[in-house]
Amino acid sequence: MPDGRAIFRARRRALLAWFAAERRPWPWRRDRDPYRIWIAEVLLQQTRVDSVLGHYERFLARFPDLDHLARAREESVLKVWQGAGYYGRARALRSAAREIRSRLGGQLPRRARELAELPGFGPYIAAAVASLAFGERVPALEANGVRVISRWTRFEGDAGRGPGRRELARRLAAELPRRDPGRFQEAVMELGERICRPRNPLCGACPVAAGCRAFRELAHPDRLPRARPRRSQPPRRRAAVVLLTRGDRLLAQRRPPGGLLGGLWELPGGRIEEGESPEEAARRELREETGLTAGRLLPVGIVRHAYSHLRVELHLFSGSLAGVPPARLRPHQRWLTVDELRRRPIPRATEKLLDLAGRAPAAAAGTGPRRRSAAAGP
DNA sequence: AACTCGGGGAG
DNA sequence: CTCCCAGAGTT
Repeated sequence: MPDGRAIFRARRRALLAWFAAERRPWPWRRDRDPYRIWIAEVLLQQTRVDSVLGHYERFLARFPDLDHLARAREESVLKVWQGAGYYGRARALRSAAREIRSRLGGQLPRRARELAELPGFGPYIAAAVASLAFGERVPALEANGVRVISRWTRFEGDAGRGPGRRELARRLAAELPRRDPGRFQEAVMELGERICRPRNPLCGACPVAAGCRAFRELAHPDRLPRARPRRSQPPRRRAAVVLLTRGDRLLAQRRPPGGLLGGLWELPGGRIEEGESPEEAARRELREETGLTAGRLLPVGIVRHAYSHLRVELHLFSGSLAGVPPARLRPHQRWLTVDELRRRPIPRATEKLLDLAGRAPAAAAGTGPRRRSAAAGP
């Protein structure tokens, strides 16, 4: 049974009045610059606002407009993206910027349908840019909207998958006002973030409670939307990593583009096989990945790092090259100083490994903080 | 339709 | 610990 027209007006009025008073001044709300909104939407993908703010300011400072982004090297985009995760987004962002500059005269398309043709623009971001920046009346459905609309309209289906998702998009579209639909959608998102939260929603403080079917009709409004099925247990992987030094440099390699942490730099290493010690794995991985052999390997420590779907335990060893230096490295490998490596895009786990090595200068000679006596000795 | 793809913060 | 986040691309 669809809601009547009056309920739409009531929700709209209550929500927009609340938003007018409570709207937070995020930097991407300073104006309606489509570029700034676009960058924010991409950074906010699967990421909370608080985590994005720093990355956003850094990105805008380095790439203030589309032209700067389109002219940048991929590696410098990745470097600015470092720590934000989902690094494929950074490559898609740059690709889209180049396409907009070369094919579209440097202006973002104004319609969601056209935006959706560009790399990195899925249904949500295309609709979000079209509606927030250009005022198109098209539903931009993301996690907050799924939750808010599920509760307002008491949607009991599977909100995560195709048919349920499409139904929610239709219901969101029905809520959109003719006047400034983008503002309304921002209000839905902010309500979902601050009031209509996944757990412990603040229904007592919700401006739309009177128009919310879950609140009026259910003992537990927070049971909607229906929880998706449990994800499988994350495997715990162990890996060995080698800090191989040669003079004041260490061996680093760039990961292949496209996959996990694509295009980022890291230390050589890999999985510890069944029945293998971490040190044996370190030696084997070093040989397989580089063709090089280390002398004695000293254990430096263990770094733990959690990804969304797996946790890893990284055993770090340090050692130096045995025998004569190789004539040449493989194309994706370099001898770099610690500072040089830190200037390239590296994953958080590699940052942790370098920090660990820096705190253990005895076991990792040449990688610790420079000591005055050694650096400026007689 | 199911998988992959990071990192961080709340509870 | 678990859950979840202004999702998109690939298979």
